Amino acid sequence: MKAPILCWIRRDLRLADNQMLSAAAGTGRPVIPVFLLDPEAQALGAAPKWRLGQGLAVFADGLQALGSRLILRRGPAVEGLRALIDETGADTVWWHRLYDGASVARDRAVKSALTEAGIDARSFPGHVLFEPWKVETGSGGPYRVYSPFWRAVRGRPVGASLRAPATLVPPAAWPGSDDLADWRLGAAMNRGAGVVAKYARVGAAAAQARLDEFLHGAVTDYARLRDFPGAAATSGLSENLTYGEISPRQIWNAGLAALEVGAGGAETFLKELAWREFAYHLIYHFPAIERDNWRPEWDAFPWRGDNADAEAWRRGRTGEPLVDAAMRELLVTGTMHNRARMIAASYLTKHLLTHWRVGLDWFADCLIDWDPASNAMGWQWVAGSGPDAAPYFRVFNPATQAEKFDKSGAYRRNFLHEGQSDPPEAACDFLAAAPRLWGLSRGDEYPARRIELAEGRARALAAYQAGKGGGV
DNA sequence: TTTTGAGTTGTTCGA
DNA sequence: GTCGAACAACTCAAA
Repeated sequence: MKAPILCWIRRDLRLADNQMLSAAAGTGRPVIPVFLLDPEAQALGAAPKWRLGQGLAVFADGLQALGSRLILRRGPAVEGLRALIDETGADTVWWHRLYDGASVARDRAVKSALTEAGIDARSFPGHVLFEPWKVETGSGGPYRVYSPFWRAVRGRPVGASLRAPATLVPPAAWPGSDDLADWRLGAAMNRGAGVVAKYARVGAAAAQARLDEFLHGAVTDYARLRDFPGAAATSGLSENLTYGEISPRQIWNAGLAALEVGAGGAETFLKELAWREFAYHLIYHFPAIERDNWRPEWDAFPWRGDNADAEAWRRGRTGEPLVDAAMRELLVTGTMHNRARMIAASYLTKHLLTHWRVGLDWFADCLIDWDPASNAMGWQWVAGSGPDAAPYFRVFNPATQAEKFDKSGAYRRNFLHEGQSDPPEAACDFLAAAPRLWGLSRGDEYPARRIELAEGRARALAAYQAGKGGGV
């Protein structure tokens, strides 16, 4: 029998439009899909890690339907892959490329170690539409501004999406595998995984259903309504994109088709997907964007580290209803509406003068759609320290934003139980989760504002003004 | 090389 | 209530 191919699964939990699996199936050789719980995966935040476990379970079922399996191993990637090579006689290890600093470093080390050992170690594209090194400005080099990036990529061909392989040839003998349940990937979800689980839609089939529903419905009004947190106007696909339960190419092609038949909002939708591309473009070319100010002149800015205000922010108890609703949405559902993210982030970094990294870390712990590229770009954009960032004087006023984008109060009521005799389900879910985390109880009064909005705004602007003398 | 136009998402104030 | 200007300059990308 021919030597098997190890398909190293990472953020690509899908069978359709999976370039690695299709290539492997095309060889006719045995295929061994393997997921490694390596230090990088161990380092995931509570919610992303829990969500990973959900995704792995569904993906393993899908593989089984093709006569295959998902092998689970624990430990550093090089060791884990070497062990499997020894056990199975595999001479080939394939994977899909990732682009954040930690992944790039790990994959380089894996590639050189395996290549040195005579293994065919090869990576495939697929997690993004456009390889970051293939998008260059006229003078060469990466884009630092979104709009020209968008103009550069919008017309580029991405190729047709691939069908799922009909079958995957199993190896003569399957290597041993851990039991997913033993990994306890949800162990850190002390806020209650059951709460978030109600809102998650896991797996490739769910992702495809989401896409179809969106393109047959909400896409029409997407450009108009996507800014309203209370409207069900977005696709919700970020959760699935994160673990590759759907590929950006599947979404792009479907979006292009919708655009062709004149679906309003399709262009705006594609532009949002291009924002994700831009984030990956940035994190590949500037990996320090995850931890350091992208504009070093911001290093002198007097941001506060973690503090009591930030803790109130995390708990959804700042006394600012729209911000608190957003933070509770995050805790309960594992996601947050895009506009709410901007408002919550602006409030933390400007009104509360707290470093964007404090917020970035909390999002990384709570978001089931957590993505290293988008999270870093988003936080630095709001804070003002990032590429193509908001100007410093752009301070979101949560009250004004509420008036504009949640006029009816539906979004706030959905997540804030206080003052409601019969709160909606999501608000009750917060009540179920918060006591476990923080000892809060139903009877606790809604907190007073930590800072008046005008005062917070003035304080932020003054800090930025003062900082300018120091280089900002 | 120099120039030019443009740059996701806001708020406030005063006319 | 509505509207335009100010908020600050600077960097980026392309001509």
